[in-house]
Amino acid sequence: MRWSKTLISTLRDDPQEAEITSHKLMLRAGLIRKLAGGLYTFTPLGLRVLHKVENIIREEMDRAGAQEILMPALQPIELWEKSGRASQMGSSMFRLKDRQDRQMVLGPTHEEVVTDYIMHEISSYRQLPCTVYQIQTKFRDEIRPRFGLMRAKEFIMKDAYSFDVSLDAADASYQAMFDAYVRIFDRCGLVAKPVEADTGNIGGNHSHEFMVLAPSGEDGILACTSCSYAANQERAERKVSGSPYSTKMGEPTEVPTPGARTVEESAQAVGVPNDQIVKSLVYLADGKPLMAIVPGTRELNECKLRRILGCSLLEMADDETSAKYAGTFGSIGPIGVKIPVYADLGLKGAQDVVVGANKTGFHIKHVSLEAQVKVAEWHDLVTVEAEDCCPKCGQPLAMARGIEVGHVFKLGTKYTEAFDATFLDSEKKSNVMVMGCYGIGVTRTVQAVVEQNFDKDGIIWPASISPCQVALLPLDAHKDENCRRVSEALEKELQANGIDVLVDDREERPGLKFKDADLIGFTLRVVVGSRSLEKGVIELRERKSGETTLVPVAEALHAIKAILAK
RNA sequence: CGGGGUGUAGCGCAGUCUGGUAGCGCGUUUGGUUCGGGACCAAAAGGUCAAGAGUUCGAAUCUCUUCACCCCGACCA
Repeated sequence: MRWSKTLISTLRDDPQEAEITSHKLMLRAGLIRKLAGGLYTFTPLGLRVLHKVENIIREEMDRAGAQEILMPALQPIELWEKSGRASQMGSSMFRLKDRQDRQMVLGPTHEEVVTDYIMHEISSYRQLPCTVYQIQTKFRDEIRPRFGLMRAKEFIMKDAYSFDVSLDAADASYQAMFDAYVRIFDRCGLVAKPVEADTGNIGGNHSHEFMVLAPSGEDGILACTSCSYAANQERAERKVSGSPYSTKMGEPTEVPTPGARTVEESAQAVGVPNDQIVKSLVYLADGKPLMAIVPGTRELNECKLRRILGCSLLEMADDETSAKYAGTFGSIGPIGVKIPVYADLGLKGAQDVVVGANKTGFHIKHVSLEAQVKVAEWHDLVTVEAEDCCPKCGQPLAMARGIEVGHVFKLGTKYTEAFDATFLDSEKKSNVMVMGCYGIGVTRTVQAVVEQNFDKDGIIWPASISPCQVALLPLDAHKDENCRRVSEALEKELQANGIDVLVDDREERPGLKFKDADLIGFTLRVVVGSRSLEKGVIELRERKSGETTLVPVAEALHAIKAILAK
């Protein structure tokens, strides 16, 4: 590959549109170019990286026994109505109509399509287990695309789906994918931490996300400082021991709190610290009303509540609906309400708290929850924060940010039941297949590698996915015959040995070539200059360590191979 | 969808407050001198100043509308 014949252009300045380092570097190094918000072109160099990641994924999927297929991105809406996700994912799906006026969608994921495919192919337990995968463009009408490839409207995903005869068998398929993911991210030079995760609108009851730790990550991760527990903040649980609330009691007393809407305002009006207020929230779970109460300084975690309730749609009630069940829309509280009250464990045993009086402009202080509130169920309901206690070992949890590069789910029979995807077992009985699904954001993974591997000079690619393993820089080729000859011979030698090499054959000054090579981040830079050739050597420089070695021309190939094998 | 910010040459920016017909750096083209960490000199190409409407003798600049992009939020009594 010759630089002068390849579309490569680097930028000296940070593009104004980019905020995080990896996005800036991808643009500056000329790996991607923006078409519009959330839409990017991969340049020849960027595409090489993408292909290398894809190939690693293919190798590991194949090794894990999965078979590659390719499904349509364009899909009839009927499939989505069948699974019930047409309305659930509705707003994030791109919809369009064909000339027959048929409603179509651009696939944001493929559980429906793959279930339809597999149910027609598989009818016997003898054909199971079966895992298929594809690497394909997905479309999602994101609320807010951002950070370049991190959250785009169109992106490349590897999605795999497993089908099994039973839950136990499905566990094995899940584990095989989990193990493959560990290998994939490792081979891409990424440190990706598996954490327990919420299943969102994909469904199922058990999942892990693979997180790349980075301050720019969009997800919060809670990890135990002592044991191996780690979970997405959406999912994370905490151990609660003892009540932080005073046991001193006065008589329950109504206090005027005019206009107080927030915890802070209420606490101030009553004259107590924020954490003595009990926050009361009215929700509709698939239309059924309930009240959730949590400590005033904590946030209710809707993901957790939804999981506890087992509902598909959970929404906070508007003022009018709250008033219908609590008698008022300000100052609501759990005393005497006719709807079930779900209380956070942090309130258990609370003896002296403040709640809304269900009377506009009033709160009640010195309330004993145990005595005065009929709690339907106690659960861990709040969003876990750093310093909360690990649910497994009780030690403090620490908080970090993460980029989700992969997600594995045990789906159970959510889709196979909806589609009636069955097989005959050895006793000629019909059973519903048990499913799992497994995604890797391929384009996001590329950028996550950059986010984790850079320095002040640019990107530092791991050898496994560097756009080219070697950047060969002849410094004086246009005027030094010997330099050109050595360089061309080495280029051929490398190619013959399966090492991909980019030759910077531009008539540019050395400094500029060095800067560009560092910015793009080729794993190994090989310099052929007349100065060192006079001594019969060429220079090898590792991008990551900056370590430079001079080797005789004849030994160059051997030395390059040794460095790349590291 | 709400809030904030930004739109001027391929990229990064100044000029806008105080209206007078567009500039700097990088990049590009040509010539020359250079040549181991983003060289220098000279010449040149490249812009309906996001779009539309208005005010004005005159608008990048003032007013209104629209659009695009970026950031924050979209849930807390």
